[in-house]
Amino acid sequence: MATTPSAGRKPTIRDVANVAGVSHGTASRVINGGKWVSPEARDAVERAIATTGYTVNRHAQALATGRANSIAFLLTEPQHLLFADPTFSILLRGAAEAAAARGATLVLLVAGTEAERANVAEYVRAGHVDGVLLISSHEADPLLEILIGAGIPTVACGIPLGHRGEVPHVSVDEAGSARTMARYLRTKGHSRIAMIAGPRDTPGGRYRLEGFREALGDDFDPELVEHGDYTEESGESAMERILARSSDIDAVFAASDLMASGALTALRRAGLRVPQDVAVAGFDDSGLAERLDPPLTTMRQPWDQISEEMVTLLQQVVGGGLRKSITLPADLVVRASA
Amino acid sequence: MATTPSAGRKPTIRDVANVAGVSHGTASRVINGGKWVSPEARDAVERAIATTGYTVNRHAQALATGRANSIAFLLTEPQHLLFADPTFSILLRGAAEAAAARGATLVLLVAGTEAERANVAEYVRAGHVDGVLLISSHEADPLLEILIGAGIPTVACGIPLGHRGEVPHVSVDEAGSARTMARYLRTKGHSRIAMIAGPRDTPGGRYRLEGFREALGDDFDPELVEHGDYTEESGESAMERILARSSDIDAVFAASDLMASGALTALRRAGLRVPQDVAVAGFDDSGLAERLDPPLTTMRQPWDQISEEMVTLLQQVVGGGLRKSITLPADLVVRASA
DNA sequence: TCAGCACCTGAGAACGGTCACAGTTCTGTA
DNA sequence: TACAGAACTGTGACCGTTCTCAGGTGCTGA
Repeated sequence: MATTPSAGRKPTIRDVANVAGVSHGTASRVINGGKWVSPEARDAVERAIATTGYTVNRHAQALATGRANSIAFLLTEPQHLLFADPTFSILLRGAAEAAAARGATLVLLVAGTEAERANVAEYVRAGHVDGVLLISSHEADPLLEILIGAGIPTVACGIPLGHRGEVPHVSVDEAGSARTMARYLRTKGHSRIAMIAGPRDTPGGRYRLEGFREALGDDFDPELVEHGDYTEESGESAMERILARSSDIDAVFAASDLMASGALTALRRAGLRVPQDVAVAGFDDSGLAERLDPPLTTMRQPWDQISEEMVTLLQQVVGGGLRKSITLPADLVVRASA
Repeated sequence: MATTPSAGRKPTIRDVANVAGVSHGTASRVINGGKWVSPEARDAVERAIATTGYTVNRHAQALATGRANSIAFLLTEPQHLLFADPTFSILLRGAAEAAAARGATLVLLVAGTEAERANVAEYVRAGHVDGVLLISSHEADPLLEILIGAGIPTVACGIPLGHRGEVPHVSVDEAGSARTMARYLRTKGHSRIAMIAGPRDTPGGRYRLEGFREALGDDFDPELVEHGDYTEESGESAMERILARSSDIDAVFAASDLMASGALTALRRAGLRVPQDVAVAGFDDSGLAERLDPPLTTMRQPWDQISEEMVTLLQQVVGGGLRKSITLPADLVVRASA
């Protein structure tokens, strides 16, 4: 006779099997959608699952299969960037939802300090997660070396400088997007276009500037380029340095909305009107853009798609599938600032 | 003879035991810092751990102990709030670090849509995490009912309206902080002080207004109160509504920095100077405050302490300890705006 | 001399899944 | 009629821990 599904404990697969009148092996096959199970058995097990309220124990499952069914969202940026940049929250939320939709769990790992880096390395190396979404933009991130060395399935957000070919990544078409914006500014009649670029050791800092230079061709003037670190403050001071050198600019392209916001502040202080005296364009469309005064013309990164593709790609890499990289287009969003 | 620690596989506790020349039981005792193990055995095991590079398999551990050693950071706010409000990122990061420091894993759960809510409920109920940090401010959050009903260890961020006594929480002293700010504005000579309060169904919306009213006493004028939803836009429109009714105000206290920022915009548009014509104060000190023009006088929430205490408290609840709540003080930060 | 105790140890059974394998029935074909 | 193979099912080993329990020491005190 089938034993009763036992008192207080959470129901196990054996309880389900007992209720359904089959073996736990068959129950497992039903649960995993396996072939070679009769319709009757399937029905009985499914009913038993419903009546017992069974849910799989992921730890037991992970132990048996050797797969954790969870992925890490690994942040290696210094503290102040996460605070200031809405970009990270958007990506994080998107990744959490994409992971959840695939039945995977997203764990958040922060490696700001040296000690945290060591902890994270050990955690990941121990196989507690199946793979890692690396949210790091700087070249030669020591953690990336560790991940590669340990053979951890990794997908980077943005082109990982220095490891371009080795690590699959999902990225916006940096150079192409910058060309699009530069051309747009030119068609609007601007000719003295400055650029507030990102840090030289980040893909955004490097390739957006490259695209900008290409689109401007002979009109490109290195005097009109300054680098920031994507923060508002850095955009403000970069703008000031540019204005100090050349007062004849008629447009600025910033490599992030946050830096564009800083530029707006600097221009206002200099008594210049936007867009009448100087047009301003940003990059990201992170939500800040439309709230600025004037609302910012910018390149919209396809955030949802990026996080979605990162999770998909990571699952492919984890599953041993092909290791490709994905480049997504950004859209020009025209608002009042340029 | 002890078997060799085997080829490709990751070392297990039995490998460690073999290398150390003890049983896996003894190895387990050493690892868990248990009593009743001889110094020699301890040494041998510790050396063996070092040479084999052993790390515990958390899934096996979780299966054996029935404890997941991980906690959830559960977001139930609608999408746009997470994007706009830096508060969440700060809390999240703090919680991740606090959890990591205690050897626990933080998983991010997002319950924005109805479908996600169901998934999250099932996930949590299945015992995949030991407990939940609930980041939700609105009254009668359906998820909170579920958590309480299922007996899931839960710690709320902010006073959970409607369940104040039932759910342990970590919160800033809402009313007291508001009193502090209101008194400060009065000592600066302001007498017609408006308030942009938060939503009525959030603790910040309710108790900050309460403290404000208490501090003002007979001078409190309900005409000067408007409610927003903590976003910048809502602060801007609330400010406009107040100005439309009463043009004689000389100060505004907003229940969030974001709303204060919106108020700044509305005041500027109305041709009023800050702080000369109208003083403006915020709440949170979320990083935005010091970047505003003029920099914002605000109440600083002790973010690091809040996330730290939430994790500590949750671990106590999980461990069956006492279920207290914690109220932390906020500090007045004086900048140029008031 | 030996019971009693404190200290230490190893064997082996859980924990809740998956999976390989062997066994049973059923169908179709020589 | 025999038999191959497909379709289905149950058994039991295994994943890597923890934890209980039954000892084995060596020391103390009667």
